[in-house]
Amino acid sequence: MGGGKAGIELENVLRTLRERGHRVTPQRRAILREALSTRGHISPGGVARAVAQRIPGVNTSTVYRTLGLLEQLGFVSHSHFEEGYEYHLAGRADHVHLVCRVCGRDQDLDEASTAPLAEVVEAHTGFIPDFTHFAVSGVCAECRPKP
Amino acid sequence: MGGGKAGIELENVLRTLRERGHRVTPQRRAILREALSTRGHISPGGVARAVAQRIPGVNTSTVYRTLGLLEQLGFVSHSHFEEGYEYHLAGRADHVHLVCRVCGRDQDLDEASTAPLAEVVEAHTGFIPDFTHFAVSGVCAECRPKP
DNA sequence: TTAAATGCAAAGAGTTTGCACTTAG
DNA sequence: CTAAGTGCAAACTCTTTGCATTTAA
Repeated sequence: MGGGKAGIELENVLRTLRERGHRVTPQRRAILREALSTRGHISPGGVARAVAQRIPGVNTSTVYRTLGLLEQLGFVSHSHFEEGYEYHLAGRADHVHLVCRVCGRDQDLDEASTAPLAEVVEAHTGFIPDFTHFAVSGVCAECRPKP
Repeated sequence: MGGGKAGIELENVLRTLRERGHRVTPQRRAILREALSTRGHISPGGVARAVAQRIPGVNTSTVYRTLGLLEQLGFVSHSHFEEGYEYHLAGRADHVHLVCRVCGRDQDLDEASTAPLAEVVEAHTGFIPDFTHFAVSGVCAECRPKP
């Protein structure tokens, strides 16, 4: 028991860190807390800002190093957007991000719609696509010209 | 007549520039030459380096400004990759870039395969996707585990 | 002639690195 | 105790901006 419903829980991460010879510092706890609690995605700078409110003085380089470590360990991943990249929980039903180039809104494409996309690409090319690593640009239903 | 088969030709671009009150400078010619001749995609830095061999001393800021202008005018577009963005000719059958996260190879997905993808997304969400603006990450046929 | 473009130098974001000091285990 | 982690300052890459000078038209 813990609280979270699925996926990655704080306890597991801490245990894994220790098992692999890494240390659990207050800074890492704070960064972790931020990364695990973020529902969507967050940039390294965003994490740094959020953490700073909790533990003033946490250095940017520590944030970058910790996020990198968490990614290596497979707890978080990053995705690319127009203005850089952001981290999100790994696994997490891996959303495809549909970003409207007109209004900027970011909507998720559900798993049911994503699967057929991957199948088409794979069938035609043998390439197994991961549509979650880069956002998908386009025009959303509201912004598209209406008849 | 000119030489190129389709799409954007130097003469047209120069004409459009002048028509809109822009000027045709040697620097712009060189940058343009580079942009139009690139078959694939090229970063601003890459353009700067290429141009420098032809006209030494062309400033980086000029390259950025010119590429920005060409994009505004619709002659080039940019796409995002793992390590930043690159410019390519606009239109140009708009390739989808499939980038292997193992070997790094970048293969193109043909129009025939792209169309159904867009249809699925549009049918499910009303969002009209442009799969060319961001690359698609994944594992290519050669790098995927074989049975 | 004159508005547009260039070069230059400086400024900014974002990210990384080396190293001495601190600290978790 | 001691190897791992942190803070700090510097360095780097990429990109933008302000301004004086140059130049296409």
